Amino acid sequence: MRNRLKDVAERAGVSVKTVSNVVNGYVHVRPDTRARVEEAIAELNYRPNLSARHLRKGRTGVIALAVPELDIPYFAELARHVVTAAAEFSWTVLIDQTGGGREQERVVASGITDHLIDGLIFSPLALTAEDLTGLDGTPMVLLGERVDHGPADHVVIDNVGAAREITDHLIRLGRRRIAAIGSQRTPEGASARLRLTGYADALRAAGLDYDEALVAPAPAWHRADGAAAMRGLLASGVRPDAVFCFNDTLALGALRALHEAGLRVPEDVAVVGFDDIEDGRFSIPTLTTVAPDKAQIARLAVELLAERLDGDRSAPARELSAPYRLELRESTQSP
Amino acid sequence: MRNRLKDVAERAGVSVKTVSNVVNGYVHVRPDTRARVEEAIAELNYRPNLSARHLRKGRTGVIALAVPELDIPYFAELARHVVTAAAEFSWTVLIDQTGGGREQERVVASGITDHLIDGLIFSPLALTAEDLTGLDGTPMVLLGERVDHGPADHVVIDNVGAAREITDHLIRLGRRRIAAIGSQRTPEGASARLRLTGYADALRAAGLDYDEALVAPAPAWHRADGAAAMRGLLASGVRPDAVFCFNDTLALGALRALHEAGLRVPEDVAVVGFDDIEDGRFSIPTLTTVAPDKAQIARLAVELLAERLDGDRSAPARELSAPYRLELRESTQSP
DNA sequence: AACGTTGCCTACAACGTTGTAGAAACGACG
DNA sequence: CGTCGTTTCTACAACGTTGTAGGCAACGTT
Repeated sequence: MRNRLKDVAERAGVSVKTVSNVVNGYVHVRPDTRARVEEAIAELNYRPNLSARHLRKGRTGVIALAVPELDIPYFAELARHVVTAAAEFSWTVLIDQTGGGREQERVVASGITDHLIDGLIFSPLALTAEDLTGLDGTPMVLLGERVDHGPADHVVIDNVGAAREITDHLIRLGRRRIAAIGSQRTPEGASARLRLTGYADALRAAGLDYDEALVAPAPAWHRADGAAAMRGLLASGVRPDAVFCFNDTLALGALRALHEAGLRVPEDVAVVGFDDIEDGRFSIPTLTTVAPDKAQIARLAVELLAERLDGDRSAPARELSAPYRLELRESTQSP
Repeated sequence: MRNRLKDVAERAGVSVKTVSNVVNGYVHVRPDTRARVEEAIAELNYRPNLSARHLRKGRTGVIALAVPELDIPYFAELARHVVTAAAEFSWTVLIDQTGGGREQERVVASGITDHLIDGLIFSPLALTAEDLTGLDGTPMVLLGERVDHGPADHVVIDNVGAAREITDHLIRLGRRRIAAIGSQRTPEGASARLRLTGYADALRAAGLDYDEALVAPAPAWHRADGAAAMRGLLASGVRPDAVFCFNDTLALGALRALHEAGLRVPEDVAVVGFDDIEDGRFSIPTLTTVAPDKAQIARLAVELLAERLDGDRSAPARELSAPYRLELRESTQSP
């Protein structure tokens, strides 16, 4: 059985409130009293009951991070950074896996986690702005592009700009038939649309045609989808000399398909991705990619949440942008 | 402001307890009363306060999963399975990242999560059995090898047997100079020791010498460590014709180093790993590996925890074993 | 008609904590 | 010595929920 303030108080011969004062670092406690209490705490291995504390104070010290899937490396890496950033505020992070479906995401947003958490950092795929209106509940920070001008604080990166830059990098390497893998027409595909826009922008700026046949959709952004899309492109007879994959896992799948088709990367086909996941630094060949500053994204999200928790909860939503850079590796340059 | 039972009760014109009864599905409520209450709940968007419920009932419906690092794919995949298995019991899973250090793990085990969680599934690296003795607190299920006969329920796989089998697979392919990457002398290296034992067993059974020069240590089991260890082996002049890496990320690093050295896999050197992470199905070449049944590990862990929560908390600790199989891919067979 | 049973509902207390209010002891000061 | 302010500590109530005990009707049985 767990010990309570009451047990500690009895052992130390003081009132419950005095023990509470010691636990909470209240200054006006005589040194010898404090020592006696601390001794009793240690002997009984007392731990405060967070539920009771929360009930009384209205804060749990727990925030949630909701992501579509944990075994997508990008989200796992992001989760690590969020946990690190939250540690600065002594927050525990509850990680929630939504699966990415609209209904599940709505459940999370509308507070399945109920009164257990103080705030939510949410990376939605399918959620729309209207799903979020009228949510009185927990303060929320959104990551990613989906809910563009929704009612919540928001951390983004410049998807269009980043896609344009990396496409332009391929163009400056002399590539002319640049394919794109990962387009999506579904409402979930907000990031896909933005990256496709950047891709098209870069082509246009360079005077290259936008060729529908070079743009391959991918239902999800897993390795298998990337491989399938690449095989499809090759089978269709288009002969790209470069491929912009809308994320790194797609690119790793594409590398695989190119390898199976006997094409060399980057000699025959240059490949670039997006996200800078760990795998891309060790793949064969290593992967040129857009590297969003994940640590910064996490830090901004946590700080926005902290401000919202301490400050005015009805202040207008803010949108912050995190930086990125291009990470040039073997898949676009000969070793 | 959030609504409470009291607000719903006033709106529906009933007592607080009746609303509670409706929320909890108590049968003896007149249909029209129930309808009125449900209407009020919907109108006010009422959500129960889990902290208060916990305080009263002693259960939160939240369990924690503590793993060393989330961006190690094995743990991310495991986390997904645990979340899925826990959903069967309507449990929320709080995922905790320990970092793998002994002190941090001790903090987690001794209840940093305090009274917020009902139970803990814990995959420790550095923790010893004695760190766990005398923990009165939360029920716990351990994953992995570290705390062999500790005081807590335990889910394992047969590391020695699996290592022996996959080493034997290399031997049956005709390989004779089989290196091992990932040995560790630190206390954290329990899995490493077991896998090394299986490796040595297989060599002995086949009448091959155990050559210390073929065994490369790796401080951690990341891709970079695998690459460094492989480079070290090659530089030392030993010429292995196969490598058993103690996990898949090490193996992916080793593939990378072999590629850089101009050696072909599997023609010159066969490579096998351990864990069956998603990456190994798309790497070039794809990776032969030991595939532990992660879904089963997660299910067993969750079920053990459920039994412990509902049953006798002082019953003797149980140890369950999860199955594995060999996944044969390109890194040991020509395409 | 009297009685027990069942269905439906309510009042109260308690879970462990902390904010508020205030009591008691003490020292400083006029 | 009385007054005042400070330090140190305590009693009480409240956070939102649910288990327990019990009351009142309506019903069926003798």
